Amino acid sequence: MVNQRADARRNYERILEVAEDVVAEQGTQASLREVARRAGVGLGTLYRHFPTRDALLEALLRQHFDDLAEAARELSAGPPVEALEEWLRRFLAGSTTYRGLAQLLMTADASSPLDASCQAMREAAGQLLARAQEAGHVRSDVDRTDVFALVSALSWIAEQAPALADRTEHLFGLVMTAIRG
Amino acid sequence: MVNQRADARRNYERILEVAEDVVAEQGTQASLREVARRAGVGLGTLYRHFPTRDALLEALLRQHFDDLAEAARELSAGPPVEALEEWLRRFLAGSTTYRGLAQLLMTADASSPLDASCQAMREAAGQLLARAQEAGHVRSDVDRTDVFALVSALSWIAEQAPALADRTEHLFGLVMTAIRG
DNA sequence: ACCTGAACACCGTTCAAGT
DNA sequence: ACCTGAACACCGTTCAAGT
Repeated sequence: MVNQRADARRNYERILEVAEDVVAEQGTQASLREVARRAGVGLGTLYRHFPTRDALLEALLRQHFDDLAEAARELSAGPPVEALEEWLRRFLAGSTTYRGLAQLLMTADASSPLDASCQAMREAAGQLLARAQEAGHVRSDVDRTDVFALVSALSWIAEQAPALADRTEHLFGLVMTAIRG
Repeated sequence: MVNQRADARRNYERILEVAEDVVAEQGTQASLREVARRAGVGLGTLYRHFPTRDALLEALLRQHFDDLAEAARELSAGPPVEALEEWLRRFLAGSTTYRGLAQLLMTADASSPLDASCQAMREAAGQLLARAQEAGHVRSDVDRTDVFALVSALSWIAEQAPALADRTEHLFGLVMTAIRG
């Protein structure tokens, strides 16, 4: 990692930059061939640096997950339910920015670098949920997985049709109501 | 339609039969090439009978949608909220049987034969919702689109991970709570 | 060490050629 | 009238050959 050739490092950075753009345009299912093409790099070079799509996305989203984990810790100073709601709102915003991300996170198992990369975030969010539950403001029969699933589902809905994207805030309110009991 | 050649009619039926199997195995995104292959028919023949994937799926699901529409009419004789809940449960069951169907219905616009094919069903379900609202048992600020979106989202969740599929019933309960207010 | 791109095995879709 | 399958334009992934 430290003593790699200068051209290798340049290629790595270049691929990430281009991937950022392409994912912003086409979502997380964007063509890796196109990423290599736009980066002016051979297809094999892309695979050498990022053996799987998830590895590339993990490098792309690492900072995003860390930011969300940090946000959860900061919010934990405030009122329990409001903190949870605000955090979920930010998580949702991120999921809709990176089209298809909700699905990836939902299907990511231990073999995916994405899974490892967002564990700290999941943990921190879990604390927010637990605190809201202890305060008696959130049903005790919902767990972390339920909450992530529901909010991810909202992101999925918004991705399906622009008409539904307009109602995301409304649907988010319904889900919060459901969680509160 | 009536006076088509016997071989054409046989091919049409054969493709539908095979598609049923392949969709059951691989979901609505199954390879059309494989359908043609298994049906022992040229790829062009498949496209001649079903110009788009949606056209094939529409032929496959027409009966299913009609059944759901009929079920809605029958249930409308019973108690409003229970009727709505029971119907949504059946809709959800269908969406999880045909993997990927929830997404197709969500994205289907007027150009898709799937859209036309399930309009009667949507209409009948809308009546159930309206009745439950008139009875004051469902929030007045949710509409048909919201309800379909939320229940389709549950189907999406179940498709993502087997672990989550087990919790579908629980999540369905949460959504019903949200809708009741 | 690292990069390249051809090669392979798949898609969906179209259409000229056959019967 | 209908059927066939090659052709085209795409994928993801691997790997021999180059520097």
